[in-house]
Amino acid sequence: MSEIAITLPDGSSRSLNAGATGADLALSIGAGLARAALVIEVDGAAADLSAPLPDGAQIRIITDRDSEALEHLRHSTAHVMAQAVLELWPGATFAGGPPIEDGFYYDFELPGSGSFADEDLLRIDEKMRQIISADQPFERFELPLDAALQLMADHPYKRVFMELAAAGEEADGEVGSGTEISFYRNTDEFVDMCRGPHVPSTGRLGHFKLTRHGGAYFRGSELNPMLQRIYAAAFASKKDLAAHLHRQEEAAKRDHRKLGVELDLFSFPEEIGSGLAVFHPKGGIIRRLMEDYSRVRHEQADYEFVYSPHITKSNLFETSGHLQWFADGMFPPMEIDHDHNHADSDSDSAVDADSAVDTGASGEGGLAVIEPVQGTGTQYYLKPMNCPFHILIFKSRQRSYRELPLRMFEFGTVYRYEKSGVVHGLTRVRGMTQDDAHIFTTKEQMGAELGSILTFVLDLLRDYGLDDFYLELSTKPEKKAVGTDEEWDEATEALRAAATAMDIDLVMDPGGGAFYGPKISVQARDAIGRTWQMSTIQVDFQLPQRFEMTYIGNDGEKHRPIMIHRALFGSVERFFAVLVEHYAGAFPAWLSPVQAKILPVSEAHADYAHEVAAELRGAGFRVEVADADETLGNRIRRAKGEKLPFVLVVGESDVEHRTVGVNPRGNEVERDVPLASFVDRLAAQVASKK
RNA sequence: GCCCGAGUAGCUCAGUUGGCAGAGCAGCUGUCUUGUAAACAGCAGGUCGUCAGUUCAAUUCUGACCUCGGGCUCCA
Repeated sequence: MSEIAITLPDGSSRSLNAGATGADLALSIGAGLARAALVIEVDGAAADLSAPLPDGAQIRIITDRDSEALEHLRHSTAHVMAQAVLELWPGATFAGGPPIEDGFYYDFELPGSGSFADEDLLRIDEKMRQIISADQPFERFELPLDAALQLMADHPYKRVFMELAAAGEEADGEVGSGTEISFYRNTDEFVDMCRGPHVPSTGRLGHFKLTRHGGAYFRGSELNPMLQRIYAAAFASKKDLAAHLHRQEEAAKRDHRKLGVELDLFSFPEEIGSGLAVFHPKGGIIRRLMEDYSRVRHEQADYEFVYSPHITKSNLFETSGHLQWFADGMFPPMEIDHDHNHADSDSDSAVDADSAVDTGASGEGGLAVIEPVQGTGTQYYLKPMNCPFHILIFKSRQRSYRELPLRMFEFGTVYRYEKSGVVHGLTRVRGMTQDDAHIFTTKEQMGAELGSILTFVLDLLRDYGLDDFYLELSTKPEKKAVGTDEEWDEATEALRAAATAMDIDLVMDPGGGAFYGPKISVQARDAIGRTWQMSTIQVDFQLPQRFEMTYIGNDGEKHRPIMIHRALFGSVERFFAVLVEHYAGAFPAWLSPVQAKILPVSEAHADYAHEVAAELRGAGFRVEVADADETLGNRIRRAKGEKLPFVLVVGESDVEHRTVGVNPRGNEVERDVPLASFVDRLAAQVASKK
């Protein structure tokens, strides 16, 4: 029998009998390794342990200690879930089931367009554990396309994947790239089409939890049927799974919607409408501080402040292209009926105005009914974006190259008609305020301006406590886009150059740009590692053309400016939500609605408590006093629940020595702190923005 | 918009197989006057999301709508 030679990662080589598999190799190294081995890498490509090893290959054995193993454990567990569901629901079919971050999902179609109930997850879990106990092997086999299609005769979605792959199209990773279609057989009853590899047998799995279920369009398109998806978390060990579930619980505690109620920051009264928030006084303080500081920084960065109305005639959004490209995202128009009075009466308008007042005041049935007149009025729209208004400010007079870059800033409130299923707390609303700016530059200035904007953005975000970023570059959308490829390329390259100069990770988002131009978005990681899309910076050649914007260059000729759109917070509402979750409601002193709460030990110390409060207020701090009509312990508990930076307790000795007892958030209690030194300390903390 | 689920007091949640709705916390009033995370007593608080339908009777059953939650799509 001939032999083959393989090389291991440490550079050593081994000889094995021809036809030897990864499992044989692992066993030849050690029984422990053989037990731990899950899959192998053959020349860098993952493969089954049961696959015969090619001569001369570089082999790496993957165990559950290797990070790559997780993907395979999750993928294999997904197969077990599919087997369980298909056994429990005869007649069900399945589509795709990939590993994802923290786990996996699988899409199913249940007989009779059924869907999963919460309790079903328990049944499926139980069945999965039976399959795992049975330690079924994952046996790979391959078939030519026509035989494969026949094998999956009852599973139309699998056939779609095969046909896509056969046509050379993207098949969502469900089918391998070879000419043969690969399958894995667990039992005679259960075979799943899969590119593999898989762990050797189901017995190697088990640290998973089915977490959620919901609808999901086949291949992510709303034109396709809706399938039923089950999500699960899966890890290599019980400990890792428990840690993940714990992290989820901790994240849930930070949910800004929950903290918004608990800390009395904002609400969404049903009477107003979905996705429309009101900010309560405490939330209002935070929001005002966020905005105030932003204004100061923008002023320093040479932005000019402008204001614009919330509604406009439709012409403006026709010119801008919004009605052509963005109408789905806009509230329907209001019809303002200019012609009504004329239709009613041919007399002159002065008489009309008088008679209208008379009718309203004296009519027996109340106000006169105004009949709608079709098609003769003017349509007004709530604005979904601020850009056209700023353009009109630019165009209000002739502009010189000496004025550029011209930076216009506005906290501009916009309204977008978000689909009913997507509204979500403050992160996805229908009315929001953008910290919006539009910068008009010459082509030559654009690159430098983009660089300074990015620096400005990152600096400002750091002041709000976010300091872990990456950048995303979104390019031309395939369907909805205006402008030539050349313009898009030029704008995209300018953004790319600015981004790469930042020394921060840059990831591509192909086709993710707005209809009028490419964008860079700044993604920030919060205190528990979640990423949020914050700022966006977009280059726009289109709107200056559509609005025929010009400036006079130093050559005396008219030139077209370039426009840069940017928002740092994204929206004030979303940024507010991110800060709530980032700080878990425990805002740093500079943003905290109440920086210190003063608790007199008893009524005898009330005067001094109010004196302390007055002094702190005089020093510019936000404080409250909790009078002694409850026990001190209870007042402390309640104050702590408000997540304030400081609780101050003042009693007999404090009155005597003009001191305070300081109970700082997250630290030990300190007694007999001189009031003056506490003032300095709080001032320093506020100034540091920590 | 689509698939699922849920709406009971300010908050968190019980409950009614159709017969006048309950707790804890919060609120109010009183007593207590407190040195670092829950003093005591009393009072008040709900068209049981909205509107229809079935019924002698609907918070409970049916339907539509509204709002919220999870998922898809979309997005600042």
